[in-house]
Amino acid sequence: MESRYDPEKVEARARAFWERERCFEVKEDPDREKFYCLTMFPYPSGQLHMGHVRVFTISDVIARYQRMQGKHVLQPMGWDAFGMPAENAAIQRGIPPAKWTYKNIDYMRGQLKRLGYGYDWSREVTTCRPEYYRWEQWLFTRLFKKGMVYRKNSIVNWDPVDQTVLANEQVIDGRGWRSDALVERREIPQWFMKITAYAEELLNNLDRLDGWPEPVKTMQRNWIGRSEGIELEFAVENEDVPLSVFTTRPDTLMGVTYMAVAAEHPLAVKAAAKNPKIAALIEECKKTQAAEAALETMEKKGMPLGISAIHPISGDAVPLWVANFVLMGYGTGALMAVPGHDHRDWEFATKYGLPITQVVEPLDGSTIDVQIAPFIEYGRVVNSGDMDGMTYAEAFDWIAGKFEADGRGQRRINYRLRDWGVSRQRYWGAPIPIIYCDVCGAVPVPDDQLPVVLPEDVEFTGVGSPLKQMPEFYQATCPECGKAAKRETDTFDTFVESSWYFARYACPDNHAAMLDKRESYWMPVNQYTGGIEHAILHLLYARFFQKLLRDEGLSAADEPFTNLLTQGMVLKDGAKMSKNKGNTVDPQLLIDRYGADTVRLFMMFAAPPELALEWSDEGVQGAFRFLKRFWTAVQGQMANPLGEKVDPALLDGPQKDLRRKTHQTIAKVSDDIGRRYTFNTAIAAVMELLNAVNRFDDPSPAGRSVVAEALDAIVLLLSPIVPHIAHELWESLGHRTPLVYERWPLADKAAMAEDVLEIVVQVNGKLRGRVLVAADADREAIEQLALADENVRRFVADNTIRKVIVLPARRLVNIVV
RNA sequence: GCCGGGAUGGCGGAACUGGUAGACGCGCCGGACUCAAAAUCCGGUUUUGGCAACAAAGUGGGAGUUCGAUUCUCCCUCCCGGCACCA
Repeated sequence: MESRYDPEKVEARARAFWERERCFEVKEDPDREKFYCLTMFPYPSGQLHMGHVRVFTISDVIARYQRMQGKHVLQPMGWDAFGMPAENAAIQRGIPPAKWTYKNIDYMRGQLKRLGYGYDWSREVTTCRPEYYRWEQWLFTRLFKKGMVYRKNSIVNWDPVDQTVLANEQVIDGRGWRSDALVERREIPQWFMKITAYAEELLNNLDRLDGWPEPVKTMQRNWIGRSEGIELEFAVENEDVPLSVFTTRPDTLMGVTYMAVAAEHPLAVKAAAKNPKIAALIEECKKTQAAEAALETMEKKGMPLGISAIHPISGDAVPLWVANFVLMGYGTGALMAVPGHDHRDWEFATKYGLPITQVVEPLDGSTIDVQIAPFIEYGRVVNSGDMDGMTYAEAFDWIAGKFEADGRGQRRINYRLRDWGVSRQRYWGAPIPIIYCDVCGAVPVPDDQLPVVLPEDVEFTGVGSPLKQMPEFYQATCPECGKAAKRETDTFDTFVESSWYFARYACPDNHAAMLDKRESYWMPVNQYTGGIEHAILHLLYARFFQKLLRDEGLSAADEPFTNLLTQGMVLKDGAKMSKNKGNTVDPQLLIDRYGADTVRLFMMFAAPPELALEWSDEGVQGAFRFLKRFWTAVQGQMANPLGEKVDPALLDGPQKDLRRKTHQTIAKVSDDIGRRYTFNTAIAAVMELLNAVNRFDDPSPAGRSVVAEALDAIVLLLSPIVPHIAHELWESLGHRTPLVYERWPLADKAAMAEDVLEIVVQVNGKLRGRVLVAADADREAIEQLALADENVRRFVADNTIRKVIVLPARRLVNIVV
């Protein structure tokens, strides 16, 4: 062992050992308790960034800790390899997306190995490989036959200059990022998966996901957005077909003063034919982006259509408007507006001078004026004839009963969740396995013709998908009638690949089936770790896919991820690090300079996992310095002959103190890593212990024995975080068993016990003194000692003591005067 | 706009169940070692007053509950993430 800490050499030796021993390659072992530790696989963007290092280190720490708990740990790694950046690189540098992607994967795999993560590389999965995506194509064709997928028109961002569909990210201030042209909404046919069929289960199961963070579950609940309401029909003047609307507030039905329909609604289109002004507004509505955030923040605009609906109870004429915030894709594409009791309706009514009436009053009897602000809460119905005096629930039932009786409406459960559009008009993705035949329509590609392989050797220009220019790709024969037919050139949303990769890690080498019985050994994932930015989309799609796999008989698990840890973003200059923003920090420079352990240590020390971490280069040095001190401390111990085994009966005061600190630290770090996932406080506790060891100067055999025990503990406790240096130092401390096969240390309760406690004394909640008491002192004795403290007496003075709160467990006394 | 989260010394953060605010680290200041520098080691470091003991103030802003609030409740400000085609 070198006298100087040389991370380059230390880390190379540890890596060589793990590789030689194949420490992290695991096979199914029914006799052992499995622990599937997974982190969201990366997009191979070129090089690792700090966000990757953070999340992978968190996961590796948990995996190594669980391994030391005796679990049979699987930690795989792979590549979410389809996506837009590869196309962008192709446009900018003329490299085919496949070539660029594979090159990136090779480089990043090297970086991951250099960081010492304990992955089972034999299970590596790459989603752009046909042997991977063929199984999602296969599943898609099965779902097609089941009716779980369907095709319908939906809206995309259309760049009229580049003649291409843009991602929301590629639309900047309403314009195409390359052409600068105003983006338009365009309707095109696309494939959808029926996630709404599972809305109820996706919602209800959240209650059983005890290992998930509450905020993530809340976000998913709100996203699914279950609401109970009534679908009502309003007759329209001179129209045969009534206008159907969904409302969750039937109690406000008598407060409807206008109705609004989407620009694409048939009634609006009809009115536009006669009125050029309406036609112009509808045209304008199309010149907006598809993103919801853009729709919600844009100025609310509308125009009367010149026709009226008939109020189903009063029979009054209700004017019909077209409005840009009503979307054809949501519900019925029409809504009843109650400006007195809805925020958006109120703003629209105020802007256009539409009447606002009050039909609900507060339950507490207070007066409100709906002309000044809408009253949105539930209350008591007023100004509504037969419904007057009813509560929300009573009015709901009354309306539902009335309308169901005469067939003009019914109770309905509505979801905000929409079906998942999986079609992308892009090249670099998995081909959607469908063939269009003029006679037979859309036909799924038969099993024996799968996979539909994406040609990798293409020229990519950025104008449309190259697949559309490749007859050798799109020319096909209809599997049903054998006539010439055309293959689908759209590819899957990349969220499809990331919705089932976790199951495929169990059996990545199976070329005959999507999943096999090994899946049932490893799934579900015990611990899933990833960025909070995936709280909704990826995690909801993955949960949905798990249910599809289950219902196909491919898996027994209802939910894919038992425990979830969402790590905060690594920010630079206050924003998410991303290639687009050009604010990435390359971890490679730090690894080259300080080694992987320093980078891992710093990342875990800088902040708790759930918080956003603002990157700063300072502090990495401190982590390096600590490891050097750690190295030197173990060396100092080796300069002494190994101490004898600790005999607790023979220890003096300071020796007992150090030993107590050792065991308190073991207890704290076990809790911090095993339960709280606060690696930063675990590291701080170990730093304190090392500081205590370095201050401790006692060359006696007993003294050396407690130091040896402390150093053993430090090496074991830090080993999940800094595995390379720990591997080497463990050997240096004279242990024959390599550290990777060691168990996690146990805290000795007896060694942790204290015989004297320091009690804090407050007067009126302010700290005024501290007293030392025996650990077994009773409340009376503690109170007397507290009252006797000089500074405490000064503050109590002549005042009458009204109350004394004695909390021995909290080590606190509060005297109230 | 809607949903979720965050704000504590010069900086990253700690305080886990309502009970000592600032652990640990960075930075900075002083000292040791050195011809000198780097590295390393020792000491100090919330602000204000004080030689000190100690006192006062202090956890984004405002109110409230409590013997006691960084922690709970209400209102507000700013920042971050998501909003269905970034992954």
